[in-house]
Amino acid sequence: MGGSTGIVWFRRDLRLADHPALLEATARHDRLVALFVHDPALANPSGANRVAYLHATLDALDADLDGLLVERHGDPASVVARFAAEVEAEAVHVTEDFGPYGRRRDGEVETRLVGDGRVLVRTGTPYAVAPGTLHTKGGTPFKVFTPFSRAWRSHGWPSPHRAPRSARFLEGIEGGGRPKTPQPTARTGLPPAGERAAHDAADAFLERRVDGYRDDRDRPDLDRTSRLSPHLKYGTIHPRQLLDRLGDGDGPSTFATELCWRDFYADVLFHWPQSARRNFAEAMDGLEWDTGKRADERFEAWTQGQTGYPIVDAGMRQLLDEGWMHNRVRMIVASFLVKDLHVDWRRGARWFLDHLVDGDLASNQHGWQWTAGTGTDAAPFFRVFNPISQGQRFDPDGDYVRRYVPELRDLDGKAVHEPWAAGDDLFTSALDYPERIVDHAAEREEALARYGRR
DNA sequence: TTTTGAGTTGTTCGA
DNA sequence: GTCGAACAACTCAAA
Repeated sequence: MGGSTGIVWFRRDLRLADHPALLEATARHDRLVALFVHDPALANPSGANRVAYLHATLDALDADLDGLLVERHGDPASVVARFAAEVEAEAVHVTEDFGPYGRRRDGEVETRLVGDGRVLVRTGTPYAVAPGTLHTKGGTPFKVFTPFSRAWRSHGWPSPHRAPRSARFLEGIEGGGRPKTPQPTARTGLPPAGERAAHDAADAFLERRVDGYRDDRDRPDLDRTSRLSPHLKYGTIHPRQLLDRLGDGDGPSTFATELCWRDFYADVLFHWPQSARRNFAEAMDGLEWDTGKRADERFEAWTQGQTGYPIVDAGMRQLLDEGWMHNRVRMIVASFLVKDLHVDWRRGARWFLDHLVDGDLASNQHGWQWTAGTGTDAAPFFRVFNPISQGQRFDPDGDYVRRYVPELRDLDGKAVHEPWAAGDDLFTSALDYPERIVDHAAEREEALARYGRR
């Protein structure tokens, strides 16, 4: 068999359109092999929603490849090298991974490949602007979002590339390496997966919701967010495919800013990989967190949506039900865990990663650090979310709370945000609803005192 | 080098 | 009901 064979190793780029690494591989080789490696190091068993969603996405990619996606299981350093030898590939093509684990893993894979006389070719990035690209005028990485966003917008990004027309994938290679699909904890099922679903979601958002996005995105009772986060997580759509279609106006501009936040946090994590686990602001290392039995019980109540604060419980139950939570509510529940329950942000961040289908290390950890005041934001420490006023402001009719907290279904309108203020005889179902586990006003003062002391 | 303006997403209080 | 000020001090980015 003449000509050369190249492997396209898919990771967080599970699409065929606008895929620079696939285009590069197509241009360089006569035959391609599409590979996905299930890495045991990434298969956190409690991340069942994410893994199940990944498997659904792989099913869609495999269908788009006419069943020619090859799945293997094991440590990528040995699996990829062995596979390359098996199919006698010249090169392995990937989209560059900028995460702390991915960089280390790819370095090891590259070492093995090079030892065998092959190459690892990195083309493209999951971001509009690759991490490590933008710098201040002083040549240092950005630590503040707004200047980063100015540089990001003026840097720009390439137009989307077309899908390759001539890619030929090899048939008859043994696959079957997929581990058992875990049972999702999400009772309502997972969002639609795959490249076509991504474009359907993008169409629906860009045609109907983006113009009102600036004002409506904070309303968890309405379905007005993009719903694109799981697709961006797995690369079934690339951000430049979205940016390319954005028109003018406040809504599109606000959405572009959200995509910029994604790039910013990836850039921060690229330059400070330890910030996934440690406070970005070391000055906050002295902050006191609650531990022990009482903190464990409160954390448990938070995870199960049993805190007695309706907007918090609705959000946490939405996470359990759907593997997804509206972003406004993510901030509210995060603030509650950190500022009202005084539990370390890392425990909350871990719970989110274990349950979100869109759980992304950079955005998740830095979003939590923003809430905790330990991150890149200037974080005035008196910024403590009030779960009642946030609920009244962003869920003004109470529809969001009633959707996820059925015990409160008999309370009308925004009264649902303060069930303790309703008369006992006005409803009976709410008797099943828990008492508030803490007093917000008191815990707010406690949080302020701790931030003042650290 | 020094200076200056600015920093996603809030709450509370008092007028 | 609405509205503006106060809530600290610090670090970053650029001039």
